[in-house]
Amino acid sequence: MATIEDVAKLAGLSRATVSRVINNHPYVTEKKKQLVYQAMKELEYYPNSSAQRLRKQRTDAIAVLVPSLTNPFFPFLIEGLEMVAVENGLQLLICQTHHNKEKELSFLNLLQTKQVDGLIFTSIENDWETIASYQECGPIIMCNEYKSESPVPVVRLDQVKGSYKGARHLIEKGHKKVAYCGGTKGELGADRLKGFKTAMEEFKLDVREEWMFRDSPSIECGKKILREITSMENRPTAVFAGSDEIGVGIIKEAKSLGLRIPEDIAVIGFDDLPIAELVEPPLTTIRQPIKDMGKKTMEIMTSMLAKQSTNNEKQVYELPIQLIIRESV
Amino acid sequence: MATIEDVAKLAGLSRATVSRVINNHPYVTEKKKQLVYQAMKELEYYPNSSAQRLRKQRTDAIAVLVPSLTNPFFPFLIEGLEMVAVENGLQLLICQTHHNKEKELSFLNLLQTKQVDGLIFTSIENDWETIASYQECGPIIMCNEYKSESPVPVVRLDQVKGSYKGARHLIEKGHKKVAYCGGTKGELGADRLKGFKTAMEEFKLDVREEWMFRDSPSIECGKKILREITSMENRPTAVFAGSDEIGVGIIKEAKSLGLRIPEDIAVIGFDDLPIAELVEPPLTTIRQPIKDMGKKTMEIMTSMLAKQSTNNEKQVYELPIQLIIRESV
DNA sequence: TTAGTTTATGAAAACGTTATCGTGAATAAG
DNA sequence: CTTATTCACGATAACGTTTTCATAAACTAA
Repeated sequence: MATIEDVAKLAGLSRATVSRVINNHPYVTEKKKQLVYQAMKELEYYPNSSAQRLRKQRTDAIAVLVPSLTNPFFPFLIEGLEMVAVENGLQLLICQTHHNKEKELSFLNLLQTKQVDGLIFTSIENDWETIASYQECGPIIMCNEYKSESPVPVVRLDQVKGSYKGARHLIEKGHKKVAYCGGTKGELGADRLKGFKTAMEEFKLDVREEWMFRDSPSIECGKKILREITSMENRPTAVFAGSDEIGVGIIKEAKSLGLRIPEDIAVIGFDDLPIAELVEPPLTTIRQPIKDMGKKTMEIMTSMLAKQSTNNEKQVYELPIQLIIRESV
Repeated sequence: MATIEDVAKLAGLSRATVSRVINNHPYVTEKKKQLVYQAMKELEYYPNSSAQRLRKQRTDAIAVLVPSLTNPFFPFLIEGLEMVAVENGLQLLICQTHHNKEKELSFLNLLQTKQVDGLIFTSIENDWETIASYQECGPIIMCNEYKSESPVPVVRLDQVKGSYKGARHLIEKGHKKVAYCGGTKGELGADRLKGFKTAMEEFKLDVREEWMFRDSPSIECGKKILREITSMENRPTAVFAGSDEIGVGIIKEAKSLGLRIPEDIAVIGFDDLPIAELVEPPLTTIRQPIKDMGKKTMEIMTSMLAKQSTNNEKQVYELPIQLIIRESV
């Protein structure tokens, strides 16, 4: 492989001049520029990234931590992140944590070893205490999931309001016995639950413990939840699902057991992924502006990188959330 | 940030010895090892990746080119790739080409600039001629999509056989008028079409040009296709869909127009993604062992990296394909 | 003219590692 | 008691860039 030295020799110039041409620095005569280009072409020269990164002390790469790519929510989020990233010449390093604390930490290590300039959490497994120290290695942003104790910029939705809207919709359709499912580990999950409870309490409705499900967001879990519900003596008439995947699983299993939706059991989802529209009946759900979250997040990242701020000033960007009424409620 | 030099000084040793400890080289006394560990801890030292990569002439990173992550096929494929990658200490660089030739080339550039040691195509936009020269920069493998003129290892399915099976299933269910949809740009698409045609010809059935659709694999396209079909005077009674997404789109739209499936129109998909099971009625489809393809591919990659072979011996690994009968045919 | 800028280049010093080589000391082999 | 071998370490030279710094030439202003 050709190096900058080879190019310099062939062009009859110094490494410095070649470097200046590569990086579009001023003060190089057109003539020599052409000489360099020609030599680069002839030798099929491409600068070695590791050397550049080492010297420049910059990688122009950002790590994006997602729990899993098979949950379609995250590919959409990445779509948004990527749009702004490419505009700014940034490379994305997509890292799947699979909800694993150790993996998450190993990805934080990318920041310490200077493999990336910044890092974005879209979900978070460890305590903030554990993560805090990594801040000095570069900008960290939270997108989607959040921790109130974290002194970093956050791009998120008002989950409380979102789930309140959803719950209220169920209630206004006449449901008094409503089950809830959704993770409650993170703060996001907790807030969703909060919004749900607020609506229920406002209408003086019971939030019964046996109607609470804290499973992970997957179709399988949705199916399981429905089976549990049908086996109950005192059954809820509606389910508030913490994700479209769960909602879809519930609908699917309900139908295979011969239940009608929404007559026998109503379901509301969360996210508004393509599958929401696909099931029969289509899932009423709470839409998150996923792509916009991604874009906004990356905009903040680029501005932080530009002003070199390993920002630990907390800023919260809240995006709007919207109820999409279809036929499952 | 602390460097290896700082660690060496604090431990009262040379950089060389510290490096030996970091890389688990033999011939370091336990005593000094401990000194080094202690110093590293005290200084919160982490080796600079760029420096390591530059010096070692190795990145332990592999680029994976996918068209898009929002097509769930690829996250599953990545799942398989990743499993084997982490076992071997390799990092995955996931690159979305969005079916764009220029982007694809820009990702190939990762190989030239030594940002990755090898590269995996799961789809391919450019001619092989254009790509060929990149081979000397490191091992290239094709997974899923393939080009017969490419002298690199290929992990794939027998697409001809797969679509033959599917088409035959439709025919055996009594369908004589069968529409086909699926991309025909790549060789994979061409082979699928070939299998389809083989079955049709075997049963002396017409492959009518107006029943051929060459759209991209998305739910929207499926919907569009169905609308076109319903507007025809001479309608097919069954559709061979080139992907589950298309199949699902067709089913969805058919139902919203009041058509019964499979009575009014039968549909068969390809891939066996989770959505296939979700629609009503569940989609009969041709299952690809996606994860296994990923695993096999990464195994080949690691072995190529191990024996330093910028392999240009063609080897074809064909994985089994299976018809999953549900209710849409 | 002369002094002061701007322009154009190269030499050499970083950036932070690891690999090679050399050199003793310790151990083993005869 | 030599003479090989193995072991344990440090100096130093890479790896391939970019960024000073120095210098000279070419303009500009007086």
